[in-house]
Amino acid sequence: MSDLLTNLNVPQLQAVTLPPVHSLILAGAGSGKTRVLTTRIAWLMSTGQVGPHGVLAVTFTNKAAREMTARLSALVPINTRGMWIGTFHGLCNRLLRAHYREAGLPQTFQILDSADQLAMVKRLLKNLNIDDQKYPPRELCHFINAHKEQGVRAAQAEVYDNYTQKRVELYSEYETQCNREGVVDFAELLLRCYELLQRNEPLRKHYQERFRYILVDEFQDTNKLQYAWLKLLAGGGARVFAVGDDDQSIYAFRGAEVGNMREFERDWAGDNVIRLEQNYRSHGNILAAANALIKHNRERLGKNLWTDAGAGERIRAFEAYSDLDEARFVIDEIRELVRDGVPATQCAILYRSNAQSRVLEHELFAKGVPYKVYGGLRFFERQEIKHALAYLRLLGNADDDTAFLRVVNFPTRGIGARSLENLQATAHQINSSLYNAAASLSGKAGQTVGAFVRLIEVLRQETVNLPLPEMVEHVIEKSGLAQHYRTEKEGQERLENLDELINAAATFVDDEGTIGEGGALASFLAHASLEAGEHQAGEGQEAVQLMSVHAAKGLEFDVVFITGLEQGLFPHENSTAQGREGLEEERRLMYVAVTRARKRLYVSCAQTRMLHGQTRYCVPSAFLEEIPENLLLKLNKKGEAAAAPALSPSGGGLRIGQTVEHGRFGIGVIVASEGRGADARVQVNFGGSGLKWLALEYAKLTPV
DNA sequence: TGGGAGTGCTTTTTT
DNA sequence: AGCACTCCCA
Repeated sequence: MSDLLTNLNVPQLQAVTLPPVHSLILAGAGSGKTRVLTTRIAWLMSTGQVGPHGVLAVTFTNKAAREMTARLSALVPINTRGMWIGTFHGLCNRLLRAHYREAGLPQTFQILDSADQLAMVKRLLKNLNIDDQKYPPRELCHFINAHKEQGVRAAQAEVYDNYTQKRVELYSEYETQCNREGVVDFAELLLRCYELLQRNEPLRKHYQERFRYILVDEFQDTNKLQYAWLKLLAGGGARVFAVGDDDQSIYAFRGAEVGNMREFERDWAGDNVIRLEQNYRSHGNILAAANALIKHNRERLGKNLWTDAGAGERIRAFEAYSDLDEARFVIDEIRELVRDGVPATQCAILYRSNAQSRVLEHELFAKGVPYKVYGGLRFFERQEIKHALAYLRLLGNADDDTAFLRVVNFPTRGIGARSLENLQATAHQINSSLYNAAASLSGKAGQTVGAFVRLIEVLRQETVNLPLPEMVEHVIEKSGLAQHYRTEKEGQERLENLDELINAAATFVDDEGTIGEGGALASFLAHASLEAGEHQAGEGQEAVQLMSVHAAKGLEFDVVFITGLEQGLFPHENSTAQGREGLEEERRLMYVAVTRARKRLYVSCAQTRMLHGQTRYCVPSAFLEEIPENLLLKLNKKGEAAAAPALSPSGGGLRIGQTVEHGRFGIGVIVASEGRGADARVQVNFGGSGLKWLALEYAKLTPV
């Protein structure tokens, strides 16, 4: 037990061994957050303060949950399998499966992923004859999710105009349809679970008494509903240990409320706030840059990272002529680093938006440098996998209309839009699922759809006693999916993925051992929805890592390149349009990016960049100026330190930053430009006269 | 049924 | 530019 605590620094030790109180751990980047969290659990258990049974540990991603479980098993000799360690969604799913009846759900309820949800909303709009231009499905999904994440049902939704009135009605229709089909979306998992606990006193008491210690990871990312859920569970005297970093809150755009941290501090943690400020990851200059940047944010709980690792190198800054030029610079540097012995996997290229990866990929490919892009299509989101899962879903729950529509005519069985319209009309009339309505259909449609229903029935009979992997295999084969992809030109990879699905089922059965409520199939399908699977592509061992800054959170690399540091891109214009809060979130994003680097950090920008098919002229990001000059090493074209501190000049006579005079507006500075030739326009800041866009062909601008 | 042309969108993303 | 989606025709 004592060696659990060795090698912890003072604040870490304090946090791990806190008495039974609510506490907030402000854990800076690279300060040993996960270590503290897992050691806390291990310490509580090994000192006999709680059994594995009494701990609830919540994370946001499956990866984080897995890591926590793995590290915990390494610390204490217990079986972590039965412990309640998981994601918010995973734990809610577990609870709802255990109490499906009380929650008003069928035993085999299925989980809609975002794509399923969108399909469902589109179908709903179609059935109700609603103009999807006026009510864009995506926007409606967001509307519904945002309400659920605030804990607001359609019945309680605030209506302030006709448009919202309609949207609330659609929200209500959507709820009805989900209930009819026996499916829940991601937000519903949480809300349904919350309502269940709130409504059902014996159940609530049971869990409140059971969980004595509740630990939350990445607390800054919790939304209102998640916070309410935590408070509800902790209402019976459990102690909450919340770990987070307000400076790394980068998910406000999807409902995360940093304010939860302050509220938690005020209402629960009180004086029990511990700051972990010693950073074990980055060299001094990198940390100094991060600290200097984040100081510009007003809304902070306050924290200053330090390290005893030494200053290290300065931050390399490079201003390229174009995005292509920037890509070349980055890739040349990487090639040199790799030549000098830096593992390619330790080099990461980060960008604000995924579209930026293309130029970089192009250049990497051209130079023959292996690379891996994160953020692509995930395994369980592939069409062939979703098709196979849809068949399986129908075996488990025939009322699942989303699954029904996905495969009723795939592979094609001559069931066209006409037949399906009839079917949907019939289903609507008799208020039943599409599957059940098929029997009431007459004519040709009745025959073809009837044949599909019989296919499902036969599949169900044939597989009812098969173990899960064989069931999956049987369905892939007998549904006609396998045959379809065998004849398709580029179906080979899809076939391999389908084989992989059979393997995934086998692994799932092995790992899971005892299968929860609802049987192996339902559990496997839930698993498929909740854990979309790691991006499969390119398991290259020696590959350069490419990802968005968001995707990089929680990771670290020896060498990091932050690219595209230009006004409008990073900080992104859509965010800065949202005022100070938007800009502050962008700055936190930059902070996350900077703190990913261990030894060397590059920051770069380009003067021109292709965006949406046209060249944009760019101004260097304000964030570059927020890094103290003395921490920067400005590079010239060859990647060596430039003689003069100035960034490289652009080609033409007029350039960004140039002071000009205009006959009417007077003296101004060029801040942006776009288009070329006769279309070329520049944006000039005339101070008191404001910002103006001027066409170069007409406006007389004289350099001053 | 399926392919080709036309249209519109485009920040970040986990579950 | 590039992609997803819709629509229309063979």
